[in-house]
Amino acid sequence: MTIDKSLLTGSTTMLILKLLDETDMYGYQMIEELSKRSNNAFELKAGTLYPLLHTLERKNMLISYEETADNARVRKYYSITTNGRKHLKEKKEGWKAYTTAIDDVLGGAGFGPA
Amino acid sequence: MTIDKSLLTGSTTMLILKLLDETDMYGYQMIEELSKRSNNAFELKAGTLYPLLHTLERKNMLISYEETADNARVRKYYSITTNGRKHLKEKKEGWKAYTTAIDDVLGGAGFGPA
DNA sequence: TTGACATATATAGATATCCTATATATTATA
DNA sequence: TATAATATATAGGATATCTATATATGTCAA
Repeated sequence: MTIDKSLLTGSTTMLILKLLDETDMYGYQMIEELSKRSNNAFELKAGTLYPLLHTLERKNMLISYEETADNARVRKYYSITTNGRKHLKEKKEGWKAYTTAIDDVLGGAGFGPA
Repeated sequence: MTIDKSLLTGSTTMLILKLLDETDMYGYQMIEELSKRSNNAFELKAGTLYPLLHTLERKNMLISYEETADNARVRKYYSITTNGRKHLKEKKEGWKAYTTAIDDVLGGAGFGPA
């Protein structure tokens, strides 16, 4: 991550599920897409992503299948499940509650005077 | 924390520094104030707070002094240093960048359709 | 007056998240 | 033909926060 990593935790799962809520993707693609959409703020590491994908699959939030690309390279695609969508919804609600609470402490939407 | 704890990390330091940016406080008071300001979203545990305060003091972001209350109970007050204020400013900027990046991925300020 | 609960601080050990480092293999480019 | 980019994977370590536990005082009700 480019962003101060001590400000995170747990949101990676939400972001991955959000991407897959739109379309099936393979791991490497998720890393690039996250980086692109966040203007390079998120530079998710492969060593973070792959174990996370395995965990989410084990928890039945994702399923995977292999597909061969034009260049004969085999890619492992992930697809979100109903259970995964439910979890995403909960995570988004949690995220909203969390940012609201932080902003309440910091003193309003604009964070008050800098 | 009442909020899904896997959505946090590192923000505790920012919140503590923010409280102390306003006035000197003792540990137990911070726990109560954080809970109050966030509508009970943050219920910081003593086991989280005290070691964190010791760490921040060691890093010269805070200094502490003891004071005896009316009821003869001794409290340990913390005061933010110039270094601490500088760190708070950086944390706030980091938090802003982080939430912006998340919202970019989630699809806009309102998170798009629920 | 004693027991329970709130106040107040502290440390040890467990858990979860994310990182770096490393490994493997293919494809594209210089 | 060497190097970088693509693509997935695991091991081991760092860090943040938690639970559990310990200690001690103040307050209030039975």
